[in-house]
This record gives sequence, structure tokens and C-alpha cells, in this order.
Amino acid sequence: MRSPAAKTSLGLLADPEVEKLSASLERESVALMRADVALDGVRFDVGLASYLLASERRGHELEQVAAAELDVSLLSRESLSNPRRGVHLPLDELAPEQVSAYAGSHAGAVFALHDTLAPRLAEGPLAELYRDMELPLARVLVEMELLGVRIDLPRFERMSEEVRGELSELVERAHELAGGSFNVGSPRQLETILFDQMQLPVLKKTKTSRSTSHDVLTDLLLHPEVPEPARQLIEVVLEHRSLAKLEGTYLSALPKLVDAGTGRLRTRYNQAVAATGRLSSSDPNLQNIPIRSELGRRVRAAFVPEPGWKMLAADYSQVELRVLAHLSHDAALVDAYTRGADVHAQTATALFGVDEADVSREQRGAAKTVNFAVIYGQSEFALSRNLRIPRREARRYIQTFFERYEGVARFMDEVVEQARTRGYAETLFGRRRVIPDLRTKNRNLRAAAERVARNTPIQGTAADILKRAMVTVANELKGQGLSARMLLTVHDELVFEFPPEEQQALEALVEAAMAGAAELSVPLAVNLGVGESWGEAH
DNA sequence: GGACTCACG
DNA sequence: ACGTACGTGAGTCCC
Repeated sequence: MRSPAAKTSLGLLADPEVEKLSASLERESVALMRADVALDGVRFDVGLASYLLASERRGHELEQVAAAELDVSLLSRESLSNPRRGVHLPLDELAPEQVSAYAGSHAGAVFALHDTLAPRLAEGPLAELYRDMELPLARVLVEMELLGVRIDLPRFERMSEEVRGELSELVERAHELAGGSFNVGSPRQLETILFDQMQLPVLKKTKTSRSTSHDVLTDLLLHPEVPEPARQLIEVVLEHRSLAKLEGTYLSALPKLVDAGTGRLRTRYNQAVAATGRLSSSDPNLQNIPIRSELGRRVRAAFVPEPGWKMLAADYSQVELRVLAHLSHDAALVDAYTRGADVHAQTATALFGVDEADVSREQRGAAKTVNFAVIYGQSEFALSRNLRIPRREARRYIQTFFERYEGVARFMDEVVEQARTRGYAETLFGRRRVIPDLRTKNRNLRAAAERVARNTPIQGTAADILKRAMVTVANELKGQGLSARMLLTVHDELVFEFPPEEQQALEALVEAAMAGAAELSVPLAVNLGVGESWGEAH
């Protein structure tokens, strides 16, 4: 790509006096910039407007918004030519009448949608979110998408080969243990072997089959009556699944997606998908790169900076619990974060009646699970499953939690009640999510809706905070004239690459932007890490 | 294309 | 009696 100064502009779009309307700034910007055309002066984005006004709706593409808001179906790109399924003729190979009908209906829809959506975003918190958060963020995301991230291809290749070798050994062992050949990657075939051939107990069913999920398999290992050959087979299958997942999803897949020209891997950040306000990543999804397993961490270590540069990873410490502290005004939680205490350990002292200094690793781990269970509104049943403890024990944990954190208990009730009254849940910054099922007579649906009502303000506020930080960081990078670049965003984390001499400035800038992204009643703590790769920066 | 499974926060 | 954690995206199997 040429330098920004050399970029062409579309005359129409360059005139600052003209109101520019866009179906999707992010999508169109990326497409145009790849053609070396800068899109500028956008005043309205249909996709973002629709998302803010109806985040619970799935699909904010122009066609979908037109259907929902105007009740019209636009001409689809496919309907124009469709010589073969999935093949689009370029516009310049189509009849002009076809192109004008297609382009005209879409352009007309953008104007019509502007007229119906813009007034609803004229004032209030949604208007502010639109103007100060989502629209500026779209620009930032475009830049991140165009830039991509460098990966160490030879390293991926070596790991992939290594893992393929281990996989074929596991397949061989699985076949021996099962007494015959089968596809280890097929849940259906595994089902037959475990539950018909080996007669193992069925612990859980899915809609159509007997489940062989990770949970079921590890549960079976805990059952003393499961015979030794079956145990070995289960262990081999679990290992195979874990490696096959990493091999198929990352090790062999990502190198194929690297841009030959730049040697970098690009993703898409979807700004109008998640109902809570979070971003999502796709094609490929870089928000689920492994970290929990050993091999997983090695995958992250193959995400590398420009030669001679370094990487910075910055993540919020327990941002959702801090948001919960702020929203609930819970005295114990606010106090703990103000003191800089270890909240998981504090919960453990309540649950297990020990002094904070005597909390064991296991107790802290269990307390952490309980803390998160509360954020998600988990039932005692689910908690008992997760911690593999009796239900009454799980009930005691949840009860004890709410006795220790009374303000959280009150908040959870109020937030559901408010959502039921208003019809929507809302974040600290006023982002809304309509939740229709709060009034349904179906108990399961209603319970699920209540969990959504409790979780959305927490998860959504955390998402708002990171988005604010991203906009500030991008502005500051530009303002301070740094060459450092923001590469990735993973819900509570930002990843950068930078030349070594900028380390101090970058760390200060990122820390300040992230910690200062919201004024909560507790501090927002940020962990920074620097290294030769994303993995090392953690 | 649905179902299942599993990777992340 | 039932079902049971929030939010995502993607690979594979199999109809």
C-alpha cells in the first residue's frame, strides 16, 4: 500500500460539507483501503446505529437492517448473476441496468435507514456511545484489521509436524485399546465403542445421542467400576481431542491464512455481533488462541513482532469483579479492591473459615470459581458439577458468598427487577440489551433471561471500558507520534508491537489509558508484560 | 446444514 | 418433574 498521503480519495466523499452515510464503516473502509482508497468524513453508519438500538438482534448488515426496520428485501448480490452458486460476477461484467438496480436499492436503503435510525440516536447515552465510542472505534478496528499480526511460520510448521506425529501414535493406541479401527475424531463412533461395545454407563445424553463430551469422559474416569482398558482408551481420546483441536484450528489452519505480501495474519473485528457490547473476532478468530495448555502457550509464543521489535500485552486484572463492585456498591468488595486485597482469597476465607494467610491453592481456586459463578448467575446444581462437590455444599458456598457480599445480593435482585420493568438491561455507559423473556411463563426461559439480566451489565460495562481505552490508546499513539501499533484485542486485553526505544512511553500511555478508561469506585488495575512474542509478554 | 465438541474471556 | 453459567467462532462428522 502507498503512504497515506498518496492515497486517493473519492471526490464525493472528501467534501467535508456533504453528509456521508455508510452501511458499515468498518467493512467498507477495509474494502476500499485495500484498493488504496481512503474513506473519509463518514457521518453515519447504519450497522452501528442498528446495533446500538437493538443489540440483541442478530445481524446488522444493510440487508438485515432494511428488512427489520423498513420491511423491504434488497436485491441480493447473488440474484444479479448467479451463473454458478457462490460465484459473483464482478460488477463491471454485469448489465448496467442490473448494477443500477442493485446499487440504487442499497443506496436508497442507506438514506431511508438514516432517516429512521438517526433521530432515535439524536440524544441520550446511546447517542454518546455512538458518537464517542463506536464510530471512533470503527476507525481503530479498521487499522488493526489492515495491519494484521506477524506469525513465526517455521515455528508453526515444526509444531504442526510434531503434533501430527503424536496424533498418529494416539490413533494407533486407541485402535488397539478399542480392538479395532475407528475414527477417533468421530463422537458418533466413539459413542458406539464406549456405550455399546464397552457397556460404560451413560452419564449424559444430548438431543440425539449419548454425550462423549470432555465433562462426561472425565467423569467416567472418576467412576471406580470403569475397567482399565476403557480408562486407557478415554485418556487416549482426551489427549487426541486436545491435540487435534489445536492442530486443526490453529497449527495447520493459521499459516494458510498468512498474507504472502506482508507475512502477516489478519482477522476481522466484528463490532455489531455480541449482544453485550463485546467485540468478536472471526476469519480467523484470534480471540480464542490457546493459553491454558502447554501446547496452547506455545502457539501464543509463535505470534511475534516485526524483526527487532517487541510485544506488549496489557490486560485488566479481574475487570468484571471490579465492575461488579462498582455497580453493586458492595462494601466488602469495594473495600477489598480499594485495599488492593486478593478478592479470590477473601472469598475463600468466607467459604472455608480460614485466615487469608492460610488459604490453600485449591481453596482459592474454588473461591474463584464461585466468584465467577455469581457473575454468571450460576445455579447450585451447575456449581456442584463444576467443582465436583455435592449440591448442598454448592448451595452453602453460594449462600455464604451472598452473606459475605450482601450488596451483590441486593444488586442482583434490583438489576433483574429493573430489567423486567424496563424491558432491557443496561451497562454503566447506557448500552442497552432488550431481554424479552423476563416476563415469559416458561420457567427455564425466564431463569435464563434473568441470568442474562444479571450478567449483561457486568460483561457489557467491561466491554465498554475496553472500547474506551482502545480509542484513547489509538489517539495517544498518534498524538505522541509513536510507531508502536495496537494489534489485537481479546475482551480484557490489548496486544501491541513496538520498537524497543518506545517501551517506556508505550507502557505509560497504555497503563494510563486503560486504568483511566472509567472512573469507578474501585481502581482499575492493569497488568503489563513485555516479551519477544505474545506468549512471552504474558 | 445441524449437531457436537472445544478454543478463548 | 425438569433443567441447570454469560458471551463468542470454528472444525469435524454425518445426514
